[in-house]
Amino acid sequence: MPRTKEQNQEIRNKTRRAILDSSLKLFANKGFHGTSISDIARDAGISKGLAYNYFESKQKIVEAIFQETLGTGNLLQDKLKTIGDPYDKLKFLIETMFDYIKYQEEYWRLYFAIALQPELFTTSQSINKEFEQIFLKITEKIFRELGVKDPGLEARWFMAGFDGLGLQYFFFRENFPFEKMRKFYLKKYSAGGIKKLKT
Amino acid sequence: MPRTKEQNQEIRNKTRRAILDSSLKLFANKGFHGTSISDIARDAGISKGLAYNYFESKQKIVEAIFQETLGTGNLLQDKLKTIGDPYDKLKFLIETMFDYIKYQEEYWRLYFAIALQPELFTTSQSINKEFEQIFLKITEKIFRELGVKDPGLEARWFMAGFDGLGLQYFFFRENFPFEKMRKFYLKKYSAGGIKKLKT
Amino acid sequence: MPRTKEQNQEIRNKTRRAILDSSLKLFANKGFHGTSISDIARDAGISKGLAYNYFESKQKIVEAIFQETLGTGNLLQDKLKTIGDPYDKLKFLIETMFDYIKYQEEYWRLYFAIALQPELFTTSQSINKEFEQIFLKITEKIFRELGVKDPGLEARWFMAGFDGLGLQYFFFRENFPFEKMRKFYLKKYSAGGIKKLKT
Amino acid sequence: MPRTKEQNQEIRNKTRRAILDSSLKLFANKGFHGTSISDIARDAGISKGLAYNYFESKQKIVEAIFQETLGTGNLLQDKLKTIGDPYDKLKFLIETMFDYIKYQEEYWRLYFAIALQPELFTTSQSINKEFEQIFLKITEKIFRELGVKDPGLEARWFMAGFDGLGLQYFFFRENFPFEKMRKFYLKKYSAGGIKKLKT
DNA sequence: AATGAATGAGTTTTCATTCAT
DNA sequence: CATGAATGAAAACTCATTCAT
Repeated sequence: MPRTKEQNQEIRNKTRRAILDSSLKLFANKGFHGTSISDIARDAGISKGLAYNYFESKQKIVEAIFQETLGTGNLLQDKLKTIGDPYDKLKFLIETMFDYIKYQEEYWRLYFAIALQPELFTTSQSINKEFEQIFLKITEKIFRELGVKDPGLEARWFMAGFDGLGLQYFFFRENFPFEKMRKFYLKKYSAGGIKKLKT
Repeated sequence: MPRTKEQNQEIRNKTRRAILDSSLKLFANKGFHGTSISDIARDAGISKGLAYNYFESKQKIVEAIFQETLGTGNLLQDKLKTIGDPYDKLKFLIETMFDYIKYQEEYWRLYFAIALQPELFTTSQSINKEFEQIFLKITEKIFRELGVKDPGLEARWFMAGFDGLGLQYFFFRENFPFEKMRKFYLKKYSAGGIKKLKT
Repeated sequence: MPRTKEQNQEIRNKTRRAILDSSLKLFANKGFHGTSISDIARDAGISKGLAYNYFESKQKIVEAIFQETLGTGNLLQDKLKTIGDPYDKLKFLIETMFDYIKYQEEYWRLYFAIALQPELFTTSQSINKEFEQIFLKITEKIFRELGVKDPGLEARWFMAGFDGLGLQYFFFRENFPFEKMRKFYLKKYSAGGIKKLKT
Repeated sequence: MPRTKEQNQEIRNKTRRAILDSSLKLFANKGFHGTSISDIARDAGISKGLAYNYFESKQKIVEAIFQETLGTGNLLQDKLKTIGDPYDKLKFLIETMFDYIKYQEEYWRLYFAIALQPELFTTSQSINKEFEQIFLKITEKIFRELGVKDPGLEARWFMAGFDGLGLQYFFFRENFPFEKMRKFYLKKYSAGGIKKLKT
């Protein structure tokens, strides 16, 4: 008797997950071209051939990884909408970003490594650009609500800080004062900090 | 009639330069592994074999590119030492960084792309890390001189801003308000802006 | 309630037939090596695994296809024996061959494609060769009966005509004057035409 | 000192020739898909990689082989134009075709094997079809000149004979009365034979 | 100093076949 | 009888590097 549809689906989900997880880890550490399908298969504990049963090419794996971002982005936006106070919105964004840097580091690194090489992965490029743009808009709107002087530029700076600090974190690891920096950031964009941005 | 020593040296310099320039451009746009020696040779207008006359491997080319950074870094430090006023020092750093982002964009991108992939180019990694550290130290010292409250964290934030804005510039290009941002940054770290960082 | 023996047998026959039909079609159009078991299974509407329940290898499928030829050949010979008049025999052969070209085109093409590649399918090769030989003999005998001058050579020419016209038909399709050619052939080998072959 | 342009060209010509010759032989005997680049490289006495220095894919090799046909076809046409007498033209065609079958057998077989599998090699398909058409036209014109009754159908039959006899030759080899058949064909289309085709 | 033909190891990809269910 | 996930060997193809000239 063949396996039931459900059994097969569960197997497929599990294996797909394993491939994506291994790929993310390896791509982030060794680069896309520096990672072979063999590497991925070995890490995921499957045969080389099976990887092609799930993704038609290495390229498609990276695209699938970025597709998942979109979901995360949407969740984030939904959550933001439930927050009324703009200061709380900023607080939420900062906490989320710092957590993201810390716990989704590999994804974060892959994201930038890909973003920096414009001739590769045009599909992923546009997903990323869109993602970036959405959060810029959201932040700009918050700053405008708060009466900040240059909401557009401040929003860019706000976002830039995350990216730059993320990079420093990857560079310096345990030598990077992560939690201090988080508090520093929270303070900069607390009510007291925002006041300084109004003139 | 054989060439003179000088002629030969000039040819060697020119060819070496051509290889490095082509490599930087291609590495930045397509990635290290995504760029072949054939690509480089074609772009530099030489034969594949000749590239090996100048660099013993592809790896060595990327290392040579990063070696040049160190020179740039030293020049920058020397220049900074000639500036007495700490506000002028900050101004100089900001102008230099914004110019760097704009005119050395490919180098900048390659730098980050490599930095993000820790398993590649350990040599380059350490060059980069050292470079980053030096400028953190310099900036921290300036902030301390100026009586800023958290000089270490502020220095990190100051540097992070450049990195993050550089990334945004690569993402958005002509849609990024480059000169406005430069002025914004200059103002943030002018005497008036610094005052806000003291409490 | 399990299926009865008869039901099972019917299912087996149907599935076997589906596999053979799909295989013939695909082999004829894309070649043996150009057709995968997946292709066949998809076309036959079954799973890959099931194909192996019916044929122990891809190779065996092609052999089964050619085995069926032998049956057809035997039927044809039996039919021929019931015809007394040699002119009618020729007429019957011509009609049969033209019909075959038209209605069994895929088989015809596979037959030749295989025949042309001597290092493949030695089993099938010998089936085919035998088949060819039998009909050459039959035709030669008819021509001899009719008093044709070079019965052996004429028989070869007679057979060659079918093969060559078959090829032209595959090349030119709707631009090939199929029915005119059939009449032309019938006339050439009618009593009037045969008379010309006697001197 | 690098090799001169001429030296390189000669090397390239020689290696290219070796690849094409080996490919033709192997494709004809084992089929296109049944022949690997390794097979070809081994037979041609070169490395696998070098084959790709000459042809960008296996597909392109087969196309190059058929491209050469066009040259042969043109030569043949030129030669035909220098012959005035239509009987001599037919004689020349017959001799050429029989020689071709005998001495270019591998090419001949590859030609048909490919022709029979319409989903492969559309480029080659059209080259072949064009080739076939040209010779049909030429032959039809000759028959018309000679006052033959159905010049179009006779031309097709004339051509079909070659193809069919070619196939028989490959099937039966030494058991095929090659030279007798050639004489038979020459006689059929000599002045005496043609007379029979006029009514 | 310079060329580009040649190599071979490594990579991506395919697919006949097996096997757990 | 039937499924399709999984394997592994082999194929197509790439590319850093070498080497004869």
